[in-house]
Amino acid sequence: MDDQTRMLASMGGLGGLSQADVGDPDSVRKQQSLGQPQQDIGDILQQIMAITDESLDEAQARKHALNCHRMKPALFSVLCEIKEKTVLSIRGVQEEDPPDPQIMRLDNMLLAEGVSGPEKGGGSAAAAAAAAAAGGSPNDGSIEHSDYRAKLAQIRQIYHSELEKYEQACSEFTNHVMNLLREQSRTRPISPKEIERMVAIIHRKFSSIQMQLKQSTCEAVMILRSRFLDARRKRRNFNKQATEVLNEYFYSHLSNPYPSEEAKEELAKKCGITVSQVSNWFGNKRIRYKKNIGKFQEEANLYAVKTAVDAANVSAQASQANSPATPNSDNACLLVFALCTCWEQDLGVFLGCAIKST
DNA sequence: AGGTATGATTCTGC
DNA sequence: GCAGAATCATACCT
Repeated sequence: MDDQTRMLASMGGLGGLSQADVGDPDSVRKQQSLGQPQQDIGDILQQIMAITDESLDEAQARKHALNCHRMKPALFSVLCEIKEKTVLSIRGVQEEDPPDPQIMRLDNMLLAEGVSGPEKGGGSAAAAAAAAAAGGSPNDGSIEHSDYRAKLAQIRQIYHSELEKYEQACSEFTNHVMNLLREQSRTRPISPKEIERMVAIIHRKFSSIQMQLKQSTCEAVMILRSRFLDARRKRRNFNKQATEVLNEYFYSHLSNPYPSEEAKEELAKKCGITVSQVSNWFGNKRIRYKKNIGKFQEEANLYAVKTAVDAANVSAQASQANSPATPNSDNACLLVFALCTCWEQDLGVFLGCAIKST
């Protein structure tokens, strides 16, 4: 009742009717004869009430007419005010909520993993961290490492394109709703504040959708990461040729089985493995050899013989180039023969000499 | 299935 | 940062 009075007062203010005049039949009559503002208001309200019963075309025409009515701005502002006080004041409480900790957590993680944030550095840094965590050198250029990076880049790309889609959809929808509300505000009391509030609601809804995207992206990164680490952890025996190359080096450098960085690189290249794998192999080999020399003796002998034979073959080839039947080639043949015949009895003694000679 | 071999990881000391 | 040592996890063999 109070609001109604205020509304009328407000309309009266603009239409030339004071609050005092409203309750006074004389002054109403006076005003009616001056321009009939109260009848105007009653008429307008009646027309607004009846608008839903009219056909679309009629309603459109009515809307236009009302929109152009001289009392419209006043009526509109009063109705907005009333609405603000009643309906909106209830919902006004839950405004301006603080940033969601869940979203913050997801954002931080995506940033740390290099999915969001700057393209350069982030992804490779995370990949390097993952590689380092897995015990490998980030500079290995190993298959797994590049694979991880490629997969991460893929996730990143999907994430950004989806995010862009969401943002576009959000802004399109916001614009649509704003236009709709602006359009409706011609016939309904919708204040700019209310439109703002509606926009905020839409943004909240879209950000909750975004959160789902962020969540699933985080999960994808986690799965990728665990698979990547698992794949590195999964043991695969080196092939026979690689083991032979490593053993040859080890037993031919038994007095100092510590390959230099260059030697490791060379071995890695020969064996088709990484430098860190070579380091691992030598680390394991040294410790296991030292722990159980007896067990490795046979292997040591085998490789010593191999080395001796190889050395003999090399020297035989070299001398054959000079003369086809030099004592050197004979020596090689003898050596092989001796190895074949005295294997069981004198191998130990013979190999002692062979190792010394190499 | 159980034992052994082996590549990888982790911890520690230097 | 590297090496040794212990340990883990899996491949391979019997």
